[in-house]
Order: sequence, then C-alpha cells, then structure tokens
Amino acid sequence: MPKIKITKQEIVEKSYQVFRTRGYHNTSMAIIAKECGIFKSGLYHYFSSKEELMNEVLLYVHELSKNGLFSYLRNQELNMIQRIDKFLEILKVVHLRQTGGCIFGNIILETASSNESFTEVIQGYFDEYKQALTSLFELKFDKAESKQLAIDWLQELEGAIMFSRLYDDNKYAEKIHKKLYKIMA
Amino acid sequence: MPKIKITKQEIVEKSYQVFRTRGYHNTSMAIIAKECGIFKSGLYHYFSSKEELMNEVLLYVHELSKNGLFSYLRNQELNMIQRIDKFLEILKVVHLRQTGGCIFGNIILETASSNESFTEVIQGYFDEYKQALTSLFELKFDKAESKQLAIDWLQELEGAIMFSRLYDDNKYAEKIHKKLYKIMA
Amino acid sequence: MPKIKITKQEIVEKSYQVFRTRGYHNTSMAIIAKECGIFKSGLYHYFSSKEELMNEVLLYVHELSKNGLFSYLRNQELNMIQRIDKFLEILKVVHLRQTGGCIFGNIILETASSNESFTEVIQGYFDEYKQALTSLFELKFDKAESKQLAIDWLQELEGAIMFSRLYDDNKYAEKIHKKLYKIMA
Amino acid sequence: MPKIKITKQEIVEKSYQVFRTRGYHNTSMAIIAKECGIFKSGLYHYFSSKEELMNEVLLYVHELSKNGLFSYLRNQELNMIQRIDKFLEILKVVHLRQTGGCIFGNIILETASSNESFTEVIQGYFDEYKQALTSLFELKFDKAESKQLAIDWLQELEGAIMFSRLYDDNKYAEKIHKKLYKIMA
DNA sequence: TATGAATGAGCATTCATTCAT
DNA sequence: TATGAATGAATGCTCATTCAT
Repeated sequence: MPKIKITKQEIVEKSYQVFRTRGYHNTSMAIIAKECGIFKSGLYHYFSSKEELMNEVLLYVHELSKNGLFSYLRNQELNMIQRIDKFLEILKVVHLRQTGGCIFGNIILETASSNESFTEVIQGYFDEYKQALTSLFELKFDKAESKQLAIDWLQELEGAIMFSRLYDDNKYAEKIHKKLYKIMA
Repeated sequence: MPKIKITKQEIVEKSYQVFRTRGYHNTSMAIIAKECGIFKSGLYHYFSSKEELMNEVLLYVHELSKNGLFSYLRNQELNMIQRIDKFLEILKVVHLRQTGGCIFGNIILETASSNESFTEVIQGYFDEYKQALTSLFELKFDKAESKQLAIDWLQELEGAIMFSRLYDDNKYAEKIHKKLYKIMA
Repeated sequence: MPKIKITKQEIVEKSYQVFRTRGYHNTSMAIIAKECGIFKSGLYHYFSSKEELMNEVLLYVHELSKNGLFSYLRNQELNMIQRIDKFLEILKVVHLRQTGGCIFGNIILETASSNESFTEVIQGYFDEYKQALTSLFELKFDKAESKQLAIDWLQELEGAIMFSRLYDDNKYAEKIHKKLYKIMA
Repeated sequence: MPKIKITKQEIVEKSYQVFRTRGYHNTSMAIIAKECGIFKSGLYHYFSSKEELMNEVLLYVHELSKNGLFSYLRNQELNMIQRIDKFLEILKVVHLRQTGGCIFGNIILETASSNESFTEVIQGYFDEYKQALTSLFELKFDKAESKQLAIDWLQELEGAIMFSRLYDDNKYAEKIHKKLYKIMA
C-alpha cells in the first residue's frame, strides 16, 4: 500500500517554484498547500510561519547551487572552458526557463524595504556566488581583478534576467552567459 | 471655505512612493488612502482599481522621466559631458536615495509571471530609456553599436540598483553611473 | 424605506451581552457579528480589534453605571433609604438575571494574568463604584470607615455573585444586597 | 536507558498552573504539551479531551485541599488557634502568590454560562470547603450559625482574591484571612 | 463629490482532536 | 506507548471593491 506522503523537502521544492513565479506577498499559504496536496494547517507542522518557509526555500536553493552551479566554477579537475561549459549548462536550466527567473533577485527587490528578514540569507547566496565566480576568474586574472569581475558579471546577469523576463526573451540572459567566454578568452 | 483636497496628481505621486518601497502586493489601498489623507473609497473616484492606479503611477514616472532624465540625454543644446552630468545629477536623486530603487525594476520582477498588466507600460518606459541613451551614445558610436551599448548599460544599471539595495550600499549603482564617462571617453 | 442599520452603540450593547455570558476568549468576532446581523469585517469598521471592542464595552457599562447605579448612591435629593431602594432596584436587574453576572468580575478573573489591557478600565469602574458607595456610607459613618465599608461590601458582592452563578441561585447576591440596609440601620 | 517520562500526575500538576494563570479558553493543549515537554497527541493518551483534563485538574486540586487546607480546619488534635494558624499558612502559599489566585473562582466565572461541565466539580470543592470551615466555626458557634459564617467567609475570600488580583495587591485577601481570628476571638 | 458603511472572499495562523506507526 | 503527521474547522484580521447618501 504505497501511502504517498509529501515530505518536508518536497514542500520546500514545491514552494520554491511557487514563490519564484508568484513572488512572496502574492503567494498564500493556501496556494502552497494546494500545490502540495496537503492542508494549510499541515504546512505549520513543518514551518512555523510563511516567513520561515520562505527562508528555508532560499537556503535550499543556496544549497542546491553549492552542489551544482557553484561547484563547477571551482572544480579543479576541470579546465577553464570545461568549468564554464558545465556552469552555463546548469545556468540555462535554472534561469532561462520561463519559471520566474532568479528567486533571490525577485525576492530582494520585492522585500528589501520591508521588515521581512530575507536580506541576510540572500546576501549569503550572492556572497558565495561571487566567491565561486572569483575562483573561475582567478584562472586568468589576479585576485582583486577577479573579484571585481565576479561582482560585475553577477550584476549584469541579474539585470539581464530582468530584461529577459520583461521582454519574455532569453536573449538578454544568454548574451551575458556568453560573455563569460569572452572575458576568459 | 478653502477645503484643501488632494488632487488626482497628488494621489499618484504619493502612491508612487508607497508602491516603490513596499511593492505592489504588499501595498493595500488602505495604506495609500491613509498616506493621502483620504478615504479608501475616495481612491475609486479617480481610479477604477488598484491595478489602474499602479498603471497610472508607472505612466506618471515615465512622463516625469521624459521631461527630466531622458530629456537631458538627447538635449542638443548640451555637449556630451554636459548631457551626462545633468543626467546623472537626476539619476542620483531618483535611484540612490533609500526609497526603493527603481519602481519599474521592482514591479517587473514582482509581477512578470502573473496576470497583472504592467509589462506593457514598463516595456514602454525602458524602450524610451534605451532610445534616449542611444541618442547619447550616437555622439560617439554608430547607430547599431549605440543601441547595444544602451541596452547593456541599462541592464547593468538595474543589476547594480539591485545590489545597492541588497547590500544597502550605493557604491554599486554609482560605479555604473561613472561608467558612462568611460564609455564616452 | 426604513433601512435598518445597526449602530456602533448597538454593537457595543450586543457585545456586552455576549462577552458577559461567554467571557472574552470564548467569544469570537464571528459570534458577535452574527449576533449583530452584520459581517465580521463590518466590526472592524468600528473597532480596530477585539480587544478594543471589549474595552469599549467595559467603558460603556461603566458609563451606564454612572448614570444609573452610581447616581442613586450619591443623589442628594434622596434620603438614605431611598438611595438604597433605588440602587438595589437597579442592581437586581443588572446582576440577578441569569445573563452572566458582573462582566467586570468575570473579565478580570479571566484575563488578569495575561497581556490584555482590561485591568485599567476595570479598576476605573471599581474605583468609582467604591466612591459612590462611600457617599452612601458617609451618611452615617466617617470618611475612613465609609471607605472601608465600601470596599468590604463590594468584595462581598462580587463573591456573592460568584456563588450565585456557581449554585445558580440568586440568594447569595440578594443577601448581600439586604446587608446594605443592616449596615445603615 | 533511563528515559524519564512525565507521569499523568505531573501533567495534571503542570496543567493546574497553566489553567490557573491563563484560564480555560486561553489555554491550548499545545501550550500544556509544551509545558510538559511532550507532544500534543501524548496528552490524549491520558485524557480524552481538554475538558476532561480540566476536570481532572480540578479534582486534583480538590484532593490536595482535602489533605492540606481542609484537613487542618477539622483536625481534632489541634486547638482553634492552631487550626487557623495552619490553615492560613497554607492559604497564603496557595492564593497569595501571583500565580492566578483561585482556579475554582476563575473557572466558574469564565465558564458558568457555557456548556462546559465544570460546575459540578467546582460545587463539590466549595461544598467541602464550607463543611471544613463549618467544623472550625462549630468550635464556637452552633451548627446553623457556623454554616452561615462559613459561606459568608468563603464568599468574602473569593471577592477579596478578585480584588487582590485586580489591584495586584495581596492586602485584600490578607485582610479576610485575619478576619478568621476576629470571628473566633 | 466625498463619505463611511457594507460586502464577502481571503489572509496567516491556531485549535482540539485523530490517525498511523 | 510515544511519536509526529494529518485534519478541517475556527481564529482575529485585511483585502479590493461597491453602495448609499
């Protein structure tokens, strides 16, 4: 009798998708519960509040990136081109699909001025993202320059994702993706 | 009896500030009414819905930019440096203050995947922004290159504003501002 | 077209009855709304919270007592016996009916140890009650003794109301009522 | 593996404290479970409902009083003053501490008009309390008078506890305590 | 035109209780 | 027996919007 139950992990994954596309305030616990096939009150068995759920979602995506995106950038068994290849391969799947772009960018712009406490965890994500990119750039540039390049490229990427969503056209993001090869050429 | 009433224009201006800092879904008509010193139902005398109010806000800021920001970029009575000087002078006031960054960037990331109809008007804004920037770049580059530079710089600016809000530090945006001089040098 | 609407005052009166019999925490805004024949949300047009509604109820009953109960005790146009007669006449209507006894006594025992802010207004009620009783006793006793008698009698009354509710028998309260005559005899 | 588990008795004792200070409706099974260091569902192993738990609490406190408070009042090995001394010694610990006064008084006023079935057990408590007090008074007065004195004093005590909680000052209750000596003097 | 009352759906969260393991 | 997941109604309160005056 395969009693199918949803796990805490699966709730986080579902919530990720919903929050990414709908944003924070436009997503109700009812919507998430429905998406998970459970009762609203069931969510509170795992998460003490909507805010905590969102924080866990962000931490989960960060963790995912550690083991995926970021890991390729600093994988010493790969050469420069291989690292970029692998990184962009993932990046396309993550951002190019029309599922809401980058949840960290979305949520920070939606909530930066309010009381919600997402800033810290989002900073943590981008900090590590920058470090991983720096690792890549250091294959060609010195430390300081690499760090600056990382920040610049990340910024451009987020701006590009915004434009890709605005014009419903992935070309903006893709162009920034390719820019990585040019920088390292 | 000089009963001073708030004008439609003033409501739009107040709403601009509220929407920019709080976002769309986290802003209630009640908050806006309170900020304007009028009754909730009063808002519906001027605007048929929250969505329409937001649209009018976006159009108002677009209009403001036409007569301000954009106008300097294509002012033929100014030389290149003067245009940039004037443009950045305004830009600093508009974006650098800790009042929510760029409302167009905020709202597009918050609502791009939902049913709200802000995409068109936000596209209109950025289209004209790009054109105005293109006018500037054409003082040095050819048409095609100027257009591409405009898009790139705008993207970077939006990414930089995001980082300035994330890290509560205007240096990210300021760096992109200065980049204009370098491009035109 | 006699459009019958419930006024804020009527909501307070209805709420009084409900809170008095059901207590504070066992009374939901939904119950009150239903009792008033309006929507739950309608209550929030008049009262910003359940706590505020309760406070207004307590102040209303205090006001009622000022113009009723208390007024007879210090009415200088009445002699001692007349004052007691009138006072008890009202007191019977107020407490003896099986509608929940004394709302001030009920609510203070239910909420004294929690965060609700009813203590102050309930103290205000009993302070004035004591003063009014003191006025009566001063017809026979000196100031200090009158004050003590007032406190004592009030305490006994509240204890008696509790016993009348516990045993569903008004005799306990009635006995304290009559005690007034003995004290003044 | 000395897994120390909470006993039914300990749950009742913890619940007593919580119910006494928070009241019945403002106390959730979750709060009690937390206070006991067990799961909510664990409570239902021992008690079929919140109502039953409360009833057991009241019976427990009644039992406690039998072996404590009440026992001194009718202890034939003690003389009158000794009985009062011992009785008040306990009474101070029970009521004077700022932990919610008298649970029986609190709960009867909170629930007397509702469907909960606490009336009977609370009556049982006060019945025996009256009998015990009557035993004391019979050392000096005849049966009928003693009974009346018991009722009166109990009433006054409950009213005094109410005032002590209302004004956060134990003097009201203490005064009634001392009154016992006067009555028996 | 402005007011403020009314509307009814929706919000995040908590409730007492039950169930499966 | 204890656990912790599930349940579904209910909680206080807010929402965008409409209506009558």
